[in-house]
Amino acid sequence: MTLNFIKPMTQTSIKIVVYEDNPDLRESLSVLLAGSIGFELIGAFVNCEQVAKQIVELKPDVVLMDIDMPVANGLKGLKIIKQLAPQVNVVMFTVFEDNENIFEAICSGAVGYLLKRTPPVKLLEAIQEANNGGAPMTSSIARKVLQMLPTQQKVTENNDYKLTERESEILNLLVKGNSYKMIADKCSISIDTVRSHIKKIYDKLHVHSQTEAVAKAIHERIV
Amino acid sequence: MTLNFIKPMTQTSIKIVVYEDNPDLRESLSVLLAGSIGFELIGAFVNCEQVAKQIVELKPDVVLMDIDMPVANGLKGLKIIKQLAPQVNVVMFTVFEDNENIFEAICSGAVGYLLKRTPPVKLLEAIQEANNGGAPMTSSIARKVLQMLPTQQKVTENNDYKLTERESEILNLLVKGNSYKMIADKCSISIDTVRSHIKKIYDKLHVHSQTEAVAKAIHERIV
DNA sequence: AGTTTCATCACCCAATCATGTGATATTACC
DNA sequence: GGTAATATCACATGATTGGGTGATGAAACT
Repeated sequence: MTLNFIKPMTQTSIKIVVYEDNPDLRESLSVLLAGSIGFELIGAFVNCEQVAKQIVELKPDVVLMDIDMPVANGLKGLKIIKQLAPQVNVVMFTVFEDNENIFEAICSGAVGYLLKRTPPVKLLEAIQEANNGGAPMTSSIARKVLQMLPTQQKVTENNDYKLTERESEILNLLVKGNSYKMIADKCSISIDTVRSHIKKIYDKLHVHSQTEAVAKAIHERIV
Repeated sequence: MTLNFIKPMTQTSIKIVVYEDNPDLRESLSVLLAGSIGFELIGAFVNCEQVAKQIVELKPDVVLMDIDMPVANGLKGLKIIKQLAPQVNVVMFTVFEDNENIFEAICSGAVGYLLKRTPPVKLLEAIQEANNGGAPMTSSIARKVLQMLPTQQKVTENNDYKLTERESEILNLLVKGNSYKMIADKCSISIDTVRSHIKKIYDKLHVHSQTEAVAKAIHERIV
């Protein structure tokens, strides 16, 4: 990645919009992007107040989004963007490294999450990656994202109800919305046998109704 | 990251075990790690047959794990490692880039996922990151991981059932395992009213039983 | 003033579910 | 050979649920 201050307008430039309340940082980003081949800064704003209008008009490829901004913050802006133009790749650019913000940003559709101490070269790389369908983030951020996923450990932990194979099978069918009769059909057993199995499942799960069993099964990933 | 062929034994070296069936690649990795300060290759094996014994004896900090190996593959090995020694950081090192393998590896507790075409320098960086609590992966892998998370889009999309406030409240109580009678009590309304609300909920959700409603509610909505 | 939406309640009937108390056959293990 | 776990089935009883039909009042919007 080379910085180049003679910037030709190419058709393949990545069009970028920046949301950042700090004037110095905003200026730095402008200079960086203006001076880099393949990048085109088409807008830079202090907050997300006008985000809807701006995104629709400017049609950026990538948005670099600060989180902590006065009036209308970056998470709010992100959500609006993903509603109006879900194809836009939004990269969060912030000092926050807490699970809360990361989780909300990722769940709201951000594709990348960078910290402000990211060096300029890495920042340009990240924008390119975001534009190419990647999800740029540091490995410490990635670790936090992984912790949001269901892990094998959790699964093992919760499979401790020691359901038999048949019982698991029937619980699965139950979760999928099958009635006793449908389960009996699918398993080729009598409805009384289904009953019998389900009674044992309730015992093992310490529940007393289909609803509770289904909720527990889904929440604890027994299914 | 510099390669250094005069390798002093420092106490802070990252202890690494490699599982890789290709002899050439295994040799390359050995040379790379042997020649790099801060890295100590303490074992290299062709498959995961003896993984349990090896991990317990060698106590590595980081494991570099191929997936496609004869007899005992890397995903199997990963699971055994995470059971016996969950503190070990396992980085998958493979040619596979499909969702299936990535998903299984991440859910089984792998902290990193690298492709075999990763350049040596990046590989060493990744091992360090894994050792320092990071989750090294390329941004394209990261994007795939993100897709495994529930997104705001999905939530918005599915909130489209337009339940009224009361209906949402009752659905929530249903999901928590309450019977009609219990809901009636908690909401201080008659059981017939509960019925009435639930009937409307079923209509809107296109389901015909508590079980289905609960499963649907949990899988794609509020709860 | 009329219409729509929402929350509330009532009654009926058939289907389904929860629970209890059995029994039988198979497999596996000591 | 005896025991335990599993899977199968039966019968009975009462509670709960699902669907239909309809009514009332309040709020909101036209």
